Amino acid sequence: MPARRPTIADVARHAGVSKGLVSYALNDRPGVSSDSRRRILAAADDLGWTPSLRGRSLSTGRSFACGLVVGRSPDVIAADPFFHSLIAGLEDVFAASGQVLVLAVATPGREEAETYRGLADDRRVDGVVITDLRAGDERIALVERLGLRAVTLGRPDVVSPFPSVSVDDGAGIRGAVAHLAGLGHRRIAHVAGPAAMLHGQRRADAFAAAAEAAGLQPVMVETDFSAAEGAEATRRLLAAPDRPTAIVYSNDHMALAGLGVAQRLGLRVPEDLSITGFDDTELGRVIHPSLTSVATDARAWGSAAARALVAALEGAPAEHVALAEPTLIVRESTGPAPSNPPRG
Amino acid sequence: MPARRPTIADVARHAGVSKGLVSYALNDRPGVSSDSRRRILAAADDLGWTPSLRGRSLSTGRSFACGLVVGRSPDVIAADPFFHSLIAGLEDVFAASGQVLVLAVATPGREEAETYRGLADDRRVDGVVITDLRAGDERIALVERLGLRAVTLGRPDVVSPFPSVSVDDGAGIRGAVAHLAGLGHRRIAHVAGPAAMLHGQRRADAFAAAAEAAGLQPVMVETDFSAAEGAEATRRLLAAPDRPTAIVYSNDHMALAGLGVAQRLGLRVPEDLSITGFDDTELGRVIHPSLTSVATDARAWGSAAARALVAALEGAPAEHVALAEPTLIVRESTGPAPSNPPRG
DNA sequence: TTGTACGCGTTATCAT
DNA sequence: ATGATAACGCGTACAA
Repeated sequence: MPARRPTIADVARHAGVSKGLVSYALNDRPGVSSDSRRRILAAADDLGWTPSLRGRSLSTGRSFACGLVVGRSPDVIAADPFFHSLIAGLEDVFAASGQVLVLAVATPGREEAETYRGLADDRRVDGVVITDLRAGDERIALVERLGLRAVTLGRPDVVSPFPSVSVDDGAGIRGAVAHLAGLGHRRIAHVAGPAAMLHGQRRADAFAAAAEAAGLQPVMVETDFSAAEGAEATRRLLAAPDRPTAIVYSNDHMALAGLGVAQRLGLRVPEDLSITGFDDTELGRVIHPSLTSVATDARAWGSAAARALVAALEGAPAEHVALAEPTLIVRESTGPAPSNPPRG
Repeated sequence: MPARRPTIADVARHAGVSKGLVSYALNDRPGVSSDSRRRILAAADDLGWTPSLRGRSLSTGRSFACGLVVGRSPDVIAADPFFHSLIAGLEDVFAASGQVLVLAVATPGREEAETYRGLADDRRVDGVVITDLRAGDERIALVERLGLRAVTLGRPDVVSPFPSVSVDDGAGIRGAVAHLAGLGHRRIAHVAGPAAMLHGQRRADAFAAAAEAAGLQPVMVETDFSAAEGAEATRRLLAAPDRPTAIVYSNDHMALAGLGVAQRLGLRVPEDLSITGFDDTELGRVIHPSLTSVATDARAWGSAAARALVAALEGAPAEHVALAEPTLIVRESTGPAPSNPPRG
């Protein structure tokens, strides 16, 4: 007799009850006498029974999986350490609740919407994690239409039936501006992410507000978050006659790229130019000069998002969760404003 | 009447045949008259029938998913752009073949073996992609024991029943050494990955062989592939009395960290020290000086691996696939050996 | 070709 | 209030 995996029928036989009753007992539902319940649980334990995913999946229509669709172009995400930490955080929680994380990558050949549809088609996933929210993000309506549950990373700017988990990255930017202003910088520029992406825009807004509050003229350049565009933006900023003495970047990779550009132009960091990053990556800590950066806890963000999604799958009402504010880690790339700033 | 999704029974009724015959017809199997087959296909088409994943899953025991277990410590992988490209490559192929990619992260709290077991338990996946092969890698036997199919990235040093897809990264290292030797460097060091990881060791072996072939004394320092250890290794190398004039790093992140260390010591790159990386990351292209690096096509690697795994799932015999050799991209971080090398 | 058992848990219906 | 029975979901595979 091959060691066949015990089914619910085996448990029923073993406990001398019917299949249906076993199901009720195991799901803690009323209508089972405490005596039978005890016998059933003992039998299940005896046989080492665990529910069959396939069986449950077939009868409940659930897949016990959640999805993450990565929509940024591969080149940009490839460089972004944020995702790995996020995924680790998601997985921590999913694994603990018997879910599995399905990763899908939208490509030029298979657009984002189609990717979501693919996951929804056969109910490959019960819910999805929506990241990199955009202005008027159509994915929220799409996912709702597809009948999936979801959680958004960050608060959408459209009506959403889904819970959201957000980090006030504006606080991080404000911290960076305050730090630089405190060092005497008067011309501070911002290399921003895409305005179409909410967190890119939010950081830019925070920058503008903080700069104005400090009585400064905010200068901003928009990019796609890539190192290449970060470098290009830096080139433009530093070519201006009254170039900035400090640049606040919307992520570490652009800051590192900007550092390269500054060095190429013969500028010393931080003596001639101060720069700050965002994400506090390992690389920023080891380069020279080490990078002053805003530290966010992507892993905690992922865990919180996964928890919210799992709760939503179990019928919890959609709520908004705000996580701890990110903090500025001051390192070597920021210093006092040059006493003799470039003409201006 | 709610628009219930058509089942195979509906198709059978519609075509006036039995359920079983429909299954045969739809799977292109013998024993179906061409007349019935035509009627059945027409009926299926009529009703817009598509097979139910859950039904198939239940009856075949397959899950139509493949897994990738990421086992490196989060901090190290977080910085590694290789994974994103790899995943994109895997996903390209999986999506096209109706599979889904399940990502699992091994953590201190849930070890690697346990993670594989978790995926195998309920047959959450049909196969796995094994990366970062180690010397005498026990995962191969484990996965086989768990009854999963697999593909390995790189050729294992133990007997394996699984197909493998490899890139000759040794060729990339040889190219770097040849490039540096051609520039007159005689003291070339290697900052290697972990000896316990096959690709780390393979690159180190290639370095040693290439150095000896060029009549040089190979100097090597082992690391865990992290930027932090890359920086530390560089510090040690540059503190030696007869410090190297060139360093070949086993990945870009360590090279960037090493660049930071060199700059911190007041060494100019490449005038005083040449460095090469591995992976050809975006960041390496935009920093100053831009990084000479070995370019591998992680995405192509992923696609090839996924193809091999899907083939294995369909019963194809395990074969070994070797991909195109990586190439050295020469940029600014390498230059002629200093005419007046540090005393030695 | 057909009919039917199978895989497996859930749930509605019915009987006690 | 308890418990049994059977239908359901869906494709596969084998005996008839």
